[in-house]
Amino acid sequence: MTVDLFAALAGPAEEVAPLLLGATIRDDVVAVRIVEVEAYAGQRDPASHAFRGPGAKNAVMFGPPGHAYVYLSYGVHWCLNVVCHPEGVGGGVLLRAGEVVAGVELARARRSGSDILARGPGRLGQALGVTAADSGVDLRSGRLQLSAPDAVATFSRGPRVGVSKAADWNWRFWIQGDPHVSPYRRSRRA
DNA sequence: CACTAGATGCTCT
DNA sequence: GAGCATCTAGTGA
Repeated sequence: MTVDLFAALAGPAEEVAPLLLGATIRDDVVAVRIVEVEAYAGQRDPASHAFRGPGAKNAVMFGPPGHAYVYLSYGVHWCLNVVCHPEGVGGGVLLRAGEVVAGVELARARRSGSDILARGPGRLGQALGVTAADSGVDLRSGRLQLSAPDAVATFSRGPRVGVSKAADWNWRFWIQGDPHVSPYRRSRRA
């Protein structure tokens, strides 16, 4: 490791998010190089699931940093976040897109044979086989393992995808020029 | 290529 | 019931 990534995860989401670009998240077979993320700063952020304080479903985001927070989106898609901020402060970074660098065949099978493997948070979660059972697990020692990037990435930033509140906060970060970044879509109700 | 609408299940009002 | 940190399949240029 070039930097102590897990120590850095105790920082605020909007500062931690770009540090995850170029990092790798993997299970036993499939490995994904992260190319696009979004920051969600808990009670400071009206678009965050943790905005209204800790509850049954979002308690993980108020737990220790470096753990996984998984939520069900639109009843269909499991989306994966990395918890940040010190324990007791809610917030996290959503992994929005990546490049499958190992286990392509299994990832494609999980994606029902599609060639689009991890472009978008629901697809990324599906490629890694993420479910509710992965929520709250330490990303150093659990089924899913996070490793630091080899080098600091050159990135761009812009508004977050699909949110109707705080739609003008530039809290989406992606690796500049990477073909695996998902297309920007504004919230339909915004 | 752009754009639209529907599916889907859970949370909060 | 409304509203989602979404995706896919459909239409039309």
